[in-house]
Amino acid sequence: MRLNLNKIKITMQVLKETLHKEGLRYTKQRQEIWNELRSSDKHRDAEEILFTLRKRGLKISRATVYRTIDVLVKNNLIDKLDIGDGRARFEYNDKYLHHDHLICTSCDKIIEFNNNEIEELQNKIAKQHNFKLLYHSHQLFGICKDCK
Amino acid sequence: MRLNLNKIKITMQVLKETLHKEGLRYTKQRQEIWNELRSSDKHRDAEEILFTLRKRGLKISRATVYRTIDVLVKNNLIDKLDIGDGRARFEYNDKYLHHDHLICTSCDKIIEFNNNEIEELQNKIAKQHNFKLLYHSHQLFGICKDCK
DNA sequence: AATTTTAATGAGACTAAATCTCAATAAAAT
DNA sequence: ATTTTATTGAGATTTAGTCTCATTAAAATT
Repeated sequence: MRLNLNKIKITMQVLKETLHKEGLRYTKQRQEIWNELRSSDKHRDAEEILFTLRKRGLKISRATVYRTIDVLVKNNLIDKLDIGDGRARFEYNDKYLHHDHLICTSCDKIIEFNNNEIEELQNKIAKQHNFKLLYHSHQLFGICKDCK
Repeated sequence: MRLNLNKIKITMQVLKETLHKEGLRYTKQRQEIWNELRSSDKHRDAEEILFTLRKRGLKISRATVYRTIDVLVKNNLIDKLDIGDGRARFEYNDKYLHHDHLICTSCDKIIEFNNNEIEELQNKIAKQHNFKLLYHSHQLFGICKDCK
């Protein structure tokens, strides 16, 4: 319990510091959006976050959700994910447990995976091209074992 | 010259066979769209292909472009690319010279790269999860050397 | 603590990419 | 040549995402 509360405190601090660094204000809405993305391990879309927060009683608009998500993506606090259905998904970016995705084109199932060798190769490639790597998008599409 | 004509012939054969396999018809519009994507090495969007073909005198509609692109992506003849500006791009998928992308978030420049080690790791991961790998999407976002 | 300054928000209008409908057309089969 | 059936075109429609601007709430200042 104590540990959990500390964890929330720490991640809220991350948001506060990021906003401060960008000269932006630490508002109720931004806190709630960040907390929502942070405390779930699913791949959320903007509309879904909007309605979840409204259902919980928060007064919030669609524009605020989109504007906040932009800030979070640009500052690398969340990742953007395109599974090919015309709607962007977002998920908490835990820098210490990063993962990419396997997506089934038949049933839309998403399987997460980790591969340090790939991460290292990405860094190497960026270095070769004199790129300052900010984030990446890496999805493998195919047919999962259940759909084969 | 002879070589070039043969090359076109071969890729048109690829389209014909793919359509046949799917029980679809080999139409003028599908040929022109495929040829357009095939014969340029740029990252094209649907609207741009539509107007290029119309300018060239072909009678073709937006719906046909989108419908054909869907078929080509699903059959792995072209790759879909999301550079983050809300418009999907497409490019010819040369299976023997596959590449991924480095995208500058500041100037939108796209740099292509090839990495066999990454391709091998992707195959390995798919195999581990008992996935039949169809295609992938791999983009590295960051700041290019000119924008730093 | 009250006041001023300035950025953020909400509501809904707006934009634009992508999809859908259905009568007309063209490919393939007969 | 005729029939069958998928494809196309035109434009209406949908919907994710953006924009505007008056109102509100952070943060800075007094």
